Amino acid sequence: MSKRDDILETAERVFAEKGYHETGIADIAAELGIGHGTFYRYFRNKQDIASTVLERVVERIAGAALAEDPDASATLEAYREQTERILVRMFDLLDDHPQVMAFFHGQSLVVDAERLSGALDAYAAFTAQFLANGKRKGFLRQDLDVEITAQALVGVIFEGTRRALRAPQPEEVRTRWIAAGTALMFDGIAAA
Amino acid sequence: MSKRDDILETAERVFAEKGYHETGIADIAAELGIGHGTFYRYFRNKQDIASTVLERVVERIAGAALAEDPDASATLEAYREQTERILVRMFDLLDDHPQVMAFFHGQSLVVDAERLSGALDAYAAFTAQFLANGKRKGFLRQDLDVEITAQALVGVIFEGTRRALRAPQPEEVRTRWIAAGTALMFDGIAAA
Amino acid sequence: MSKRDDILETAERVFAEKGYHETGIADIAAELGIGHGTFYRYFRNKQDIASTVLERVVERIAGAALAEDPDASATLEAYREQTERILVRMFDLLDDHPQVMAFFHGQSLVVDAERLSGALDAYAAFTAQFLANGKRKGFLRQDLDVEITAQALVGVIFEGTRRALRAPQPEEVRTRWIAAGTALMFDGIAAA
Amino acid sequence: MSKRDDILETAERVFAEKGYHETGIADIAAELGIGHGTFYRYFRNKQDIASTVLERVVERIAGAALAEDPDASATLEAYREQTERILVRMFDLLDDHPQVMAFFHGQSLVVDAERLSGALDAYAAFTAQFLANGKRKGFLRQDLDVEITAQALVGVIFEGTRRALRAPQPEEVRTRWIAAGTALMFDGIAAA
DNA sequence: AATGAATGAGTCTTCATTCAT
DNA sequence: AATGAATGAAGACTCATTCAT
Repeated sequence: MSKRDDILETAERVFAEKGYHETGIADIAAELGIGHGTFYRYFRNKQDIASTVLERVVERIAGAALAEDPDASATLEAYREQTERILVRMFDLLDDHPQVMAFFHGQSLVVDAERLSGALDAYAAFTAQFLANGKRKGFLRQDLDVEITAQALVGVIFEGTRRALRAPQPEEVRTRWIAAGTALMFDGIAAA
Repeated sequence: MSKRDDILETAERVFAEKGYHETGIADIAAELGIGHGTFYRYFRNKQDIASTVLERVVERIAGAALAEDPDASATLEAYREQTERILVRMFDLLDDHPQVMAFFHGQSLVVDAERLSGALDAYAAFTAQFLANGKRKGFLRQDLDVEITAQALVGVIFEGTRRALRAPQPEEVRTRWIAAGTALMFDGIAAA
Repeated sequence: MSKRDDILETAERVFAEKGYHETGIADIAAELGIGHGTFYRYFRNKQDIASTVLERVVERIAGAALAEDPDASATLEAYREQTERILVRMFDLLDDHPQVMAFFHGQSLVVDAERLSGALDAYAAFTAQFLANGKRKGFLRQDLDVEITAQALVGVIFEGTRRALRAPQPEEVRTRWIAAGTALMFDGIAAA
Repeated sequence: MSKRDDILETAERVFAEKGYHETGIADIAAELGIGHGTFYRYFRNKQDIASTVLERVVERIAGAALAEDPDASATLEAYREQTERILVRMFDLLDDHPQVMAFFHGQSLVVDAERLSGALDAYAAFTAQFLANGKRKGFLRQDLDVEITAQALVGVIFEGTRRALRAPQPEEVRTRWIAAGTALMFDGIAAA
């Protein structure tokens, strides 16, 4: 792994733990055991590394969804399974690299609010493709407001991962969120 | 209006516009046309006023929901109407006091992440009372995970208000979110 | 007692307890239960009251010595008794008005170093009159450097009161200092 | 000389000249021609450097006495010579490094009253060793209150150096204080 | 390439003093 | 005479960034 990646990884973790403003370049350098002047050989400034970290984080999270093809499902059941796989990958990411989600939920707003907003837009746009596919193929409601509903679903996932991040027992949270989340998403809360 | 409230209101706006860290006490004082020493007659320090603003904001938002009684509805239709009223009030708040939501979405995390989390918990707990009522009275699904579903719904509203805040035409966003949001919430996305 | 004296007395105590720089005008006013604006009706500024307090303190301490007539003693024994009376009065002052000595030892240097120096000069000059009297009347050494010796004796008393001020058992300190101090002063430390 | 020592020396002088409270970190830095941020690379804060200066000063002064062995003298004459050597060294220190004594007399109380008190205790304890030696060997009075007398002698030296510091002609002060001080100390003021 | 000493802009906060009521 | 709200000068301290070695 390159030294640049070393620095990025450490920065991601320290930013996630202490917060962007509370973290000094010296903290990151000290953690790595390098001089803090060295830092500036790899990044223009503090904002630069934070943006780069944010970019990586946004992509990592996108990666959990991008493995699925928005046009693949032909039935409700298939889409439900796709949805569950995405959610599982999201919670796996949270288990394997908690600092990715911690940075996303805690620091992205501070580092670059526009970039966070753009990421949510992209996530929503991607989600919208699944909904459009379902609507086209007839297994989703024909009166669905694809765009807004996609945004709302992103909001659900955002809140779910945020809560899992804070939960003392993420395992239980994960199971219940996947169940309750898909139930809400597909069937709503109204009695049958 | 008391001078303390003057300062609070101005701080809320300036924090919302420039961000907590980017705002100096001097900025707030200058905006008010008062000496910055005066500020310290009314608030202990910068964190103090930011916490106070956050508290007000959290309560204002809660106020939009608290007008409804969680046990009032006896039918699905009644609850749907309650839900719509809450959403309308939420968007009204956004129109009338945009800086309240701007502060909430942009600064509350920075000012006091715990407090934000606590607010979302409280909003979810309140929402859960409605769901429990509906489950008890039979107009909501009996297998509903009340707690998690309430949290997910808070996520939906959070994201909806965030997007309305950024939208160039909030009016259209409002209408579509209310429609698509309640549709998702009550009936899900699956074709009937 | 006039309000001005009230303020002076309180200031003396608070300055002695917390220190000149650490004491705010507001502290003194709060202690008295008056508005701090009122303070400025009686004193020009903070330095003014501190100087006035210092003046009072310097005079109070002088008062402990001024009761004795420098020319009164005709014998060594008489002078020794005068000396003891002065020391006793000094320690009495310390018991009765500890804040007088506390201010003198702790704050006078900070408030007005020149004034402190002037006070020590005056105390030394007064002491010198006793020594000159004893030299003239033949019961003190003829080769006595009256001026310097007087200054040295003031140094002894200064240090003695300073230590009594800090002592947990001032009573014992007082007795031993009077005995050891007069012994040193009159007979020195050399074996007879 | 290290930069840290540079800063220490300059701070000692500036504190001595202007006083601790009246001296800003910026003053010290300006005097040295360095940025004031640099200061904080070498000292934690203003109190830190002042304490360090005080420590150095206290030790410098102790050094003037520590060259003598408290148990060395066997006769009154030998002790008188030891005493004179200590006094000479003390006045030499004053000539060579006037700011050491100026800081000690003018600022040590402000910087750390406890530390000053501790230093005087230590000086007195050291002096007491000489007196105990003389009492043991029989050339000092057997009824000597060693502890208190040592404290009183410290008071004499303290006042002597303070006056020399302020004297326009320190040379004359030095000679007269050594003569009059030792005369008082060894033989007292009473006629033989 | 690596370092870390040096820098100074920027910010919070205190508090003596004034003055309108 | 009394008050206390308002003021702003003053000062300690942090930290991102530069640059000589």
